Amino acid sequence: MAKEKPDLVYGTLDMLILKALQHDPRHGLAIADRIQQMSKDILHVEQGSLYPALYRLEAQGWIKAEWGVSDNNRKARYYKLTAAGRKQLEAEKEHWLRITKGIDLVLAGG
Amino acid sequence: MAKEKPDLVYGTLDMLILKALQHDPRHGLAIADRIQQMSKDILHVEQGSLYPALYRLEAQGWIKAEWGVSDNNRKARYYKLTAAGRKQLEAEKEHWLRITKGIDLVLAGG
DNA sequence: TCCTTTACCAAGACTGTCTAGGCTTAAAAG
DNA sequence: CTTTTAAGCCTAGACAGTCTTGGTAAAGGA
Repeated sequence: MAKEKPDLVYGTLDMLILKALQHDPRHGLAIADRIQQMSKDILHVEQGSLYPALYRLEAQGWIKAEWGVSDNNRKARYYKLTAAGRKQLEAEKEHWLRITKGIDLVLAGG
Repeated sequence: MAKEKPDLVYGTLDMLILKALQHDPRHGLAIADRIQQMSKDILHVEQGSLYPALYRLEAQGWIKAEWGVSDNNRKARYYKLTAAGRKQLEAEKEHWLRITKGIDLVLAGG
């Protein structure tokens, strides 16, 4: 069997996470769920991708974490977007739109 | 200085190369030039990305190579799309459209 | 002759994702 | 009450694709 392509485009996860946190803080698994749900089940985020990404973002100062309690009464780490994170989200969106435009131009090319 | 994002989306180069070869055979550098030109200078392909990608594609049987002479009278390796390569191009396009649709849904999400 | 340009090639670093595990604790099942 | 399942976090290592940096060979012009 040929290997399946991933359910994610390499390099977009950070942007997706920032977007998922745009309005409300969420904990890790809830972020993954939200991305999956917003994408109508097209995208799927593995935990082994999610947590490293969250550390990256926190280390960059784009999100801030604090411990809380989930809806299911479990200990959970809630992340929220910082001001810098909002700027970053905009920058990543711009970059994404630009590059995908380039790719679409090639694909549309005669 | 913050590091710049690449001029390419990880994992799309194979598709772009196949697309660049859709009509005529071309040699390596000409493929890179064509991608850059088709994308109106948005995308840029480094040689260190290009050649490994060409070997991958050839090893998969999606392109076939033979030696020839370029417009500038230099020895050059010309690549052309195989039938399998055409199928692959379609598959990669489908996958790309699907995943980018997912991402766009997330980005558009309220 | 020397320099620039074209064209191909390779080694290694780097980055981000995935696989495959493991830990803790709350709730549900028995 | 004991066991099992599920929620939630976390890590190590493998892996793939791109980039950086270096190189070679040969054509053509100065």
